[in-house]
Amino acid sequence: MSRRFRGESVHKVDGKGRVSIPAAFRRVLEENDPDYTSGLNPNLIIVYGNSKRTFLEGFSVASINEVDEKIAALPRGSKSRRILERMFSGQALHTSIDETGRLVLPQKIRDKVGIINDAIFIASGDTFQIWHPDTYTQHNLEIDSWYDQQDSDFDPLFLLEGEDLD
Amino acid sequence: MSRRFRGESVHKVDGKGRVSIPAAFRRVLEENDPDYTSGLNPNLIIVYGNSKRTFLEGFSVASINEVDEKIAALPRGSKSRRILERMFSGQALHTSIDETGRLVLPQKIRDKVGIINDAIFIASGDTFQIWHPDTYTQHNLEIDSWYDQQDSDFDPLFLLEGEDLD
DNA sequence: TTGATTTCCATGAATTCCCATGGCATCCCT
DNA sequence: AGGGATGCCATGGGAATTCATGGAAATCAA
Repeated sequence: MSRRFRGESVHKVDGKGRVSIPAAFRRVLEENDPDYTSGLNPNLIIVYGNSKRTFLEGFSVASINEVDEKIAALPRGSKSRRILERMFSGQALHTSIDETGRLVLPQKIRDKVGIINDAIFIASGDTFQIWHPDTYTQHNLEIDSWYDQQDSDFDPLFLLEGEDLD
Repeated sequence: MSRRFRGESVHKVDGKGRVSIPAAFRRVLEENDPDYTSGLNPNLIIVYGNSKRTFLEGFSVASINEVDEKIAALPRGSKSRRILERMFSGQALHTSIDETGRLVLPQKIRDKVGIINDAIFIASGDTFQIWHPDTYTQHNLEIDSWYDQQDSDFDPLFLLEGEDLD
């Protein structure tokens, strides 16, 4: 199938921090976990990052391996490497999906991004994000206002062509 | 599972120097200790290093073996080799986890890095670090202030692409 | 013997495991 | 086309374990 997640959906978070992962995402996680075999529970990594991050980012095993390798290729002791190691080793959680398709988000992590009763999962290339629904709405407003500044016929695919935006 | 540690957490250190090792780290230590079998206590190596080091570094058996081999490959009598041997042979402690999941940090070692009542464990690739919580916070100020200078939606993964900072 | 180190036991809180249910969507049979 | 039957999906509840931590007893070392 694919390495990419696709779609978005909202799920309940119960008192123990259990949340269903969108079924479609599970398929992607299964296919990208080298240790996965039918009947087993696929692994995934949740990166929560520093205090400024307002969402969680979910990685398949294959995707995080790629990141880890790139980090390991950076010079030891370099600032970039230290920043990345702190985030992807320290501020992250290795976990797995249980037999009912759920993931457990520890209290500490839920608090960090303000997730209480619901969480919204959004695909984002080969990772996905988990937000508190309201925070996500808020965040989208900001992006919308950016669109408002573009010509009405602006085509986002234009971004594929050029240099990055400021 | 994996050879890499993931996550960070704070634990109490009692008067005898006993500290719980994060359960997730124990799994990694177990899997990377060739002598380990269920019911047994996994081994690990704590490197405390010279007087300038402000933290302890924990190695699984597999990881320390790798380091040892690399050191052994250096020319005998070379300065690099002597320095490394001193650090990884002399200034290190081979120990194991007890049945309740704890490690004992001798007084001498606790004093060295200023650990008193609490210790924070931070994953860092295939090793983990143990710091006095305040020292760790202090150490991260630089990174934190760096984040403050970035846009609020800055994604550290961007660092994987480009040139180094500073 | 005295201080230090190991062992062994104890406990509340957190986490995992196991079982259960209602809602949809799909498949299939007649 | 109707109507089960089947199966996955999202969610809930309680029991069983594991964790983190504390203290006492036993063993060691000097």
